[in-house]
Amino acid sequence: MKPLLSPRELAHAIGVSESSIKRWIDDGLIGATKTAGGHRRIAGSEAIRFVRESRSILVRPDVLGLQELAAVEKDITAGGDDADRLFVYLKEGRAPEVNGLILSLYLGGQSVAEIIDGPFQTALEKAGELWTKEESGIFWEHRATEIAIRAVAVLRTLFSPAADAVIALGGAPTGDPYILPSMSSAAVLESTGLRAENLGADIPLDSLMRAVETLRPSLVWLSLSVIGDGKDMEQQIDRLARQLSERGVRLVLGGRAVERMDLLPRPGLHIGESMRELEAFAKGLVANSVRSEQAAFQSDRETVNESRKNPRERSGI
Amino acid sequence: MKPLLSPRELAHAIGVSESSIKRWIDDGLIGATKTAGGHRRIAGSEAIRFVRESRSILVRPDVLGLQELAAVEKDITAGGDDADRLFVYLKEGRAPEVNGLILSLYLGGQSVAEIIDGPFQTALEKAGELWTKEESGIFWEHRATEIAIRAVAVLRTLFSPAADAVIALGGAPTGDPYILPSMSSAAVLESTGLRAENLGADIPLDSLMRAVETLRPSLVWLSLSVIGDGKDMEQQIDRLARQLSERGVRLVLGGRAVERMDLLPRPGLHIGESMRELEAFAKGLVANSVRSEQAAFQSDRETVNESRKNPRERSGI
DNA sequence: ATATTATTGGATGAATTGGATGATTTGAGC
DNA sequence: GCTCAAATCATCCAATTCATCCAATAATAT
Repeated sequence: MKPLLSPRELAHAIGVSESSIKRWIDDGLIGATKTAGGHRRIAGSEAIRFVRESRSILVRPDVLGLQELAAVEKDITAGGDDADRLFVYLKEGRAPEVNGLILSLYLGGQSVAEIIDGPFQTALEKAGELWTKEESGIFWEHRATEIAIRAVAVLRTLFSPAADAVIALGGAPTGDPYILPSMSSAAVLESTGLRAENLGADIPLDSLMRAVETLRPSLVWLSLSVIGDGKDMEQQIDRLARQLSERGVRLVLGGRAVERMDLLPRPGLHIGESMRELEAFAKGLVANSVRSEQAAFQSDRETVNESRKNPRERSGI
Repeated sequence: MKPLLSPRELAHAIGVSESSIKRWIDDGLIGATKTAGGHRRIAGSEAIRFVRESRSILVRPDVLGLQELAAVEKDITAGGDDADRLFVYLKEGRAPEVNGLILSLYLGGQSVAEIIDGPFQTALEKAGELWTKEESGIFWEHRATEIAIRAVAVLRTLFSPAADAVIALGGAPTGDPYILPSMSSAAVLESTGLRAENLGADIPLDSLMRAVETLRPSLVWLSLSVIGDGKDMEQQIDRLARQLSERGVRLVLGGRAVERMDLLPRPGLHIGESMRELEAFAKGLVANSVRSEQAAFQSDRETVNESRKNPRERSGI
């Protein structure tokens, strides 16, 4: 818990305006001190007292860093870092707080990619590290992952792509059971205005290719967390890259398994180190597609043929 | 969904006067808090609950921040079965409409279990049937599943279990990669007031057992969609059932693979054919735990020991 | 059918809320 | 120490909500 809160922080936490908090402080309803320069500062304990007595609803518990007022002490240990707090929430299975924190980070101006690359990744990694040491690690990790999946799903409801949005399509290939990275990618892509079609985990690459034929995306992403038979998967991905390249569709590979792979460079193939890169790539794609908007009025087939001739010409990177 | 509503907002949303909302709040029909200045504020989830239980019609869903609902309302005039419409939405990858339809069914008074047993199941089955006939079936199914997962995650945000709620714990065992059934079970359980800890898919049963030791649930569910080596899994489940039975913890098995299994009957073991049954079981459990509230004031250890002696005595079924 | 009771929603003046403004303070980086 | 963007200040004001009363309508009893 923060030792001192500004009027704005308390206002956000209980869903009222900053003005009201200030007035209440001035009316003596909330105890507060003033800095030398006259800024109001509310002590954490006073904030808790006020929330309790006014029976306010904690709209964003994360701002105060507490949910159950009885368990205040426990939360003091949560510290100040977003990643730390997220980690604690995930570890303790506190889904509402996870949702609240993610949402407030986004509303606070961070991009989805930044949140996932930053606190999200850090918290989940930290969790993984800690739990590999414990016998019962698996179940903590499973629960944390489940809560994280739900948080991403909720975050994604904030975005509704336009009807004519650029389409992105992706998933995790056969043998890779991890849902979260692909879902995160979809969230990042939709946050940039694309329409993301996520096929989830364990999707055979030929099924993915069929989906490409049907949905005609401009971008395909592949999340690679674990790969079974390395060589075989490399060949499969290379074939996919070739097929997509022929159609002028960009392919972005990402995930922790991608470093260990040895792939041939291909036009339109991009290897992303982070969600931020994926975001940048997508933004470039959108900008480009706006510029070549007139070309898009041609029929699908023509567009495919055209980009086939010059697959690099339309790349935003 | 907006986190906090004023009386006027809720009044506009359901097409009644502001005065009525205020009176209903004062009469205790709608839960609300007051600001320091005495203005009434209604929590979003409470508004949903009231709309549902009072059978009000949402004239302006968008006022509550439920824009998805507005989109679906338009389609309602198009007619057709709920399951049909859900199927079309899933097939066409229209995630917001899926969310909206699920929410409108819930607001219309159906329970989470009814929705999942009904339209949800039907639509997904129909999708499965259709797509097994097509070559490219897999990708349709993957996309539909992903959208369904997100819808359940969003639906689940409506429920926030009390701090002293009865705990349920579950997942899908090793070899079963299906996330959705277990997540659906969690949603059903939380809709009845329990706190559901979902460990997701592919969880080793000994990890699940470790989680039982830590989280001390009153109920464990197991979603069985596919089972690898049947005999081995039966033995594992039987062992789990025995261990849980010894601790007085009820075990509920569900999922389409459960019919094909041959399990020994055990005290505290229940095989559920549907989400409705799971819901009924959970309700029984809650009712029972309220009745034996005084016993709950004993220490954890004592309670465990007590129920160990008479594992059936506390069963609500 | 008439009387009685309950529910609804509009109207009122007073109080509360929250957004906007330009000036001031804070805190982080250099 | 200096600079600068972000946060906060005090103040003002329009919009909203408050509590209360009352008329109109709906439901129920006689």
